[in-house]
Amino acid sequence: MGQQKIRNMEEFATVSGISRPTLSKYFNDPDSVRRSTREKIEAALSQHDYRPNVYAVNQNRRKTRNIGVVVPNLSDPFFSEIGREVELACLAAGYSPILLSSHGNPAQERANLDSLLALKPAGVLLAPFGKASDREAIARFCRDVPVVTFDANVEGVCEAFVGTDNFQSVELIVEYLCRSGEPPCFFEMKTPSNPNANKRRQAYLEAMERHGFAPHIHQVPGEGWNFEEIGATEGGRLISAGAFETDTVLCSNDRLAIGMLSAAYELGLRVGHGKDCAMRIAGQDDHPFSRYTCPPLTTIAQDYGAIANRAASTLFRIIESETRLTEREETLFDGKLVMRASA
Amino acid sequence: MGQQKIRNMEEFATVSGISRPTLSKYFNDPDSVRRSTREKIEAALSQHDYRPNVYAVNQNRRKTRNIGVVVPNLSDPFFSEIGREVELACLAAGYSPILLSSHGNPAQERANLDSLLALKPAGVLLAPFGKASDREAIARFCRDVPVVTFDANVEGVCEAFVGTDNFQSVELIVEYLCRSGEPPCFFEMKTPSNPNANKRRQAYLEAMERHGFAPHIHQVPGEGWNFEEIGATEGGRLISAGAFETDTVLCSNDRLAIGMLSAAYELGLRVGHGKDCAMRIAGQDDHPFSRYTCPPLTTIAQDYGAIANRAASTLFRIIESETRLTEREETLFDGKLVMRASA
DNA sequence: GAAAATAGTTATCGCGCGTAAAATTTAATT
DNA sequence: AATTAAATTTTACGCGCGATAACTATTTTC
Repeated sequence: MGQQKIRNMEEFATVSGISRPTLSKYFNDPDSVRRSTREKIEAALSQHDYRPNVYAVNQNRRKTRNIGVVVPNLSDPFFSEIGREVELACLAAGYSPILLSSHGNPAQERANLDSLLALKPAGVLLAPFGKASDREAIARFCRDVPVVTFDANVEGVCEAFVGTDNFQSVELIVEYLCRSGEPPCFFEMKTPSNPNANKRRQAYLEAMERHGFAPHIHQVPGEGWNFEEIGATEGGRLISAGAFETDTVLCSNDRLAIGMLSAAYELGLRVGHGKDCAMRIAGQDDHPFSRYTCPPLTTIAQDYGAIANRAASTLFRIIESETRLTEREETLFDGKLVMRASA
Repeated sequence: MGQQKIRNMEEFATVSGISRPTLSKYFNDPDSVRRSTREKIEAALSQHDYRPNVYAVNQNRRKTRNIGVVVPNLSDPFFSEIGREVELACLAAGYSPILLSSHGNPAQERANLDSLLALKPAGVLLAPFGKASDREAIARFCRDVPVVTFDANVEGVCEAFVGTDNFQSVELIVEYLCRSGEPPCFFEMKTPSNPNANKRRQAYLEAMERHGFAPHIHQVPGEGWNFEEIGATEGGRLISAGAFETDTVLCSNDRLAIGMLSAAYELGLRVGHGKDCAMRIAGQDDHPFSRYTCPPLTTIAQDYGAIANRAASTLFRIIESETRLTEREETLFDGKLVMRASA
């Protein structure tokens, strides 16, 4: 290995016999130097382990190779999963992802964008809160940095948006539920900050009308991100009160459904589509744990991988073309029906 | 607001009427300048929004105020939760946390430490894989950067370790299970990479002996991080086969227990401590979802907050004292018994 | 109110690298 | 072998800030 530590590119130029500007070119793009030179450099590199100083490199460069990844809440497995996919996509493309969670706090989202700005990221992949987000702050941020939003849309803001087609996916599960039993009631929180929730409600209304059934929406109070708790407490209350007009409940998302399932269990109700079952519960998102609920949760799967990869590749395209998109792109992937035992 | 953008500290010195070296002092420690000048600076700051260039600042400084936070897998809610606590502790102390997940891949852990090294972090909070970790790489890393490990210990390596006292916590739940019904069998994966798993097994053996019961350990095959799947498949197989010597199973962690609960449900077995129940299942960790399993999971709660805060504060102490610890510290917090319906 | 202590200023260097221009070498083409 | 294009080397400057020394101005102390 290296005899003495290499302190900077100058020294590495000496030991490798390559001039510093050429080395600089190499580190910015190994393919930009002649093959024989590259091999010489890499040979020296394996001998002396030297790496350019990250800070010095980024100091002058206008754009770094950092990609900010901002999600509203890493404690939600949905976001940790999609965050993971996004990170891996960045790494695979040779970028350095910087993962920031807003810890369920919209103010933190602003702070995250703010601190990202200082890092001069090449681009940002943002899963915004939605309504709770500071729309102005995001729009301002987007003027400086190319941003692709995913999961939740902020209408008209940022280069592109990638998400799931709620109208398609809700239709899918409503159709299934209507066909296989009683038409579903809809269960959600009263003041959902996530725009998907509003789309899903709207999609539910339209789908029910299309199938000729009366819609029934139940909105429960509750703040914060403790969806399971709300699903259990408020969902359980509605079940006990016999508030649901039919024996089938479609929850606005899986976490509410997980809570409601646990409440139904507590109440001694058998959930599922069997003849001995008292009710059916369905969710949306295909949360990582939905497979292991009791009974396993019937739900709509979002294509995590597709969303993450499309969002990332769209951003890379913008970055590498060095031009903003002429037109804002919106890509919606179809959800897939995941039939399990709960409905 | 600012008329024209401030490009550097020099320009900000001009508009604020404070000399650049003084500004430099201020940004490194606002309390190091006289109160009156601080107020002048902050007044100018509110007018012109300027921030020192992160890269230029960190270029020369030997130590930055970055803290690396490395966890084995953010998709595991346990780590996303404790990662969150750690991040917040760093922010509160004025450090910049950089969260890196190793995505369940020990090689990525090495890569993460490697890329952290380039960022000259003031310190690192590391939740290592344990046996699967590259011990040598970690030890080498620890020579350059102060590291506090948490959750999983790497014997003798790094400045300090903070975790849960497995012997105390296992004794707690074994005692409870023995007292309240049949003594527990122990369920785990055959080749657990996490050192806690080994400690827990050992602690189970000792606890059972102490209480005068014969221990029964069931190790099942399975790779990777899909613990629920393994718990469901292999746990279900053992249940069906009547392999467990008693009606009570203590799982090595909650995620295995969650899987086993779902398998028991599939088999139509009622789990819990009621007279009409066929078996009891208990876990360890108090996973965020354990409260919502069916039935809710009896488990041992780790004190996430305490572990995260102690790990962080220990690291800050080392960083701020600018001296390595004379002696390696190991702090173990007690687990707490969380009695729910499953056992 | 003068001396002593503290804080701020000016001037200057260095950090490690990006980058541009000109000079030179190397490789590819005819 | 001569011509040309491409790659590399030399040389030189700049980025934005940390750090220090030598002064000067402001506060504190008694």
